[in-house]
Amino acid sequence: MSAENPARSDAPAPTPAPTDFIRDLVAQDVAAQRYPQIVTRFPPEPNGYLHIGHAKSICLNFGLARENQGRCHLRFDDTNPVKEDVEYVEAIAADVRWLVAGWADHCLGYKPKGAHPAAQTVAGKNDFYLASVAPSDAAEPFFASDYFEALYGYAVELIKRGLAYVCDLSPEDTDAYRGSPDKPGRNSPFRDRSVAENLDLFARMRAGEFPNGARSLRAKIDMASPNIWLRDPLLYRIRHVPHHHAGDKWCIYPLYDFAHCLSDYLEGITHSVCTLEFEVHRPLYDWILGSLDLPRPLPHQYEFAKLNLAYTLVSKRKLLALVNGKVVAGWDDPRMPTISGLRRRGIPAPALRDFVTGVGVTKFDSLTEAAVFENCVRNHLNGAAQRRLAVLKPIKLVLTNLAPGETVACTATNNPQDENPTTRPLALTREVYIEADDFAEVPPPKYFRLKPGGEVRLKYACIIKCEELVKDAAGALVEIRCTADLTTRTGQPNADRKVKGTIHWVSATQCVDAEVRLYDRLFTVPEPAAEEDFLKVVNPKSLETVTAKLEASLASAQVGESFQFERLGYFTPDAKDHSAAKPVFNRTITLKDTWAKA
RNA sequence: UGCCCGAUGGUGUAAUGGUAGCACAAACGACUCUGACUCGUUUUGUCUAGGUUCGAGUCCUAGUCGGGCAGCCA
Repeated sequence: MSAENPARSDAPAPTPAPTDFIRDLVAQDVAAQRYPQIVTRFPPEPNGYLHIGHAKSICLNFGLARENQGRCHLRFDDTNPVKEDVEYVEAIAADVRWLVAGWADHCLGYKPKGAHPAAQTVAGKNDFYLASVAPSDAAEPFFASDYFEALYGYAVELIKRGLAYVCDLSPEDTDAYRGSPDKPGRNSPFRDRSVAENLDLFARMRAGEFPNGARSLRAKIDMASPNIWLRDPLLYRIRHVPHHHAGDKWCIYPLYDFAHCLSDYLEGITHSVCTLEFEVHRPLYDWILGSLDLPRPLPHQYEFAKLNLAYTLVSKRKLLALVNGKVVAGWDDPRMPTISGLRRRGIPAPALRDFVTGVGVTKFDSLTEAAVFENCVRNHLNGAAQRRLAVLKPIKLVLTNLAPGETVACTATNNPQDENPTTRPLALTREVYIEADDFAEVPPPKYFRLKPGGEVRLKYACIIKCEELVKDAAGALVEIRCTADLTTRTGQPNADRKVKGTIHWVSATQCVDAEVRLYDRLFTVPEPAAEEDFLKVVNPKSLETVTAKLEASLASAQVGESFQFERLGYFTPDAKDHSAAKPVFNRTITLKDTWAKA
């Protein structure tokens, strides 16, 4: 934010600590002193960028940690190397840190660079544990792939206990044997191999003796279970590919269900919070941990409903399609619901946090109106953003009673929301630009703005009267000629004269040109995800680019600052394309416009 | 047609057997050198049917509707 900004209210109102069924459960565990410290985790797979739905999960997990003096680990659930990339791990880490900055960074758990779980003895039993550290140059996020060796050991232990076996069924046959939701599956013919044979085969899987898909390691549970995830789920598959983090050490990779619960355990996670679709996986989560005779308290899984926001998509797969299809300019296109897109658009992190915690945490599959999000954004920006004058669609207006070169000094308020608002000088000149929308030759009913023979106030300057219109040969309006009543300026005798309309303006001789990108919602329907083809409901007018006239002081705008262009909306310099020589602004959001609605 | 989960105004959520509240949205009004902000007023709700209870949004039973689960994805 600008250094010239005085202290101002960044947050509108202190929101009370949220409550929900998960926080209630955690509170009970705290009261019963079941854990020495509450430890949660945010575990994205690095196969795409984070979006607003992830923001909800981040704020829940970090919120749980900060409200209970606990920690929240950032962990990459990177068990499927074919879909993942370091580009994503870096982007995700940056997004998380941006979102929690100034709010929960003190809870963010990283681990020493390169660290792996260390062997220890607890209650006479062998154990592995990896403690968190604060983020620093010597630290990095957690990676499930750092646990491959430990996970392999746990798999061997399961085999020794007769609870896992190597299966030679092909992927197709495995599928056929699994049955269907209403029909039980059949036991694999390889289900009863001896422990010794399983141990030998599993070691040879790791050694790379078999091709992809030839064998798998499976948990031995119950092929007739009504819960499909208990029908001897796969624990390991063979994949002869290198891993973006683990390198080329492995050709077998654990699956989510096996890796996740144990990763939680290894890090000392107490509450493993995920979305509803994993509800049916919870018995498996508990089965794996319960089958290994682990000495420390076990983590537990809790599920909540993911965020659905009207007119937006929260699906990495579909968002990736928008990027690949060049529908948008990239993952951080300001129209994208990605965290990086929202940031580039100018959404303040506290506003995003307010929104995602405000919608609450339940198990109800809801669709939140876009207005709720917009309200949070405007709330924060209203207090934080300096006011400036800018004209998006300019039309020239000449003040005929001012001499060319004459300047009339005016004073503009930077933010009327401040307790002690600061001001800046503004110069009124003979030629100015006003918004084309602020003049109507044939005004509609209840039109407060400028019209032939009408009067209007130029904000921070004086009242003007429209005397004459100048048109070109084709009849198009090229110039509006007015007279200025300088006695209506602040401090002048007629300063208090009222007119119905006040409009913004920019001096034609003291202004800068800028590219301004006007964003609208990306989709034309409230539920693009419900569409047979979501690409068909992309809003063709989601981006309009104009060349605007900005007041001169905006020439020094910095990336990261937000401004309210008065009567228009909130704008921020584009993080990628803006420069002092060639200013580029993004419109974050418009002001509420009750007139336009009528 | 198997299993799991859910249902409170237009939307999201609170009420943990005891006055159905909050926010957003909407409508109207006040204020206004931003048709913004702010302030005031108003409208709208416990899925259905039974049961337990002095008392049920909350507990029980059945139904209805909605969501999830059959990747060697997460």
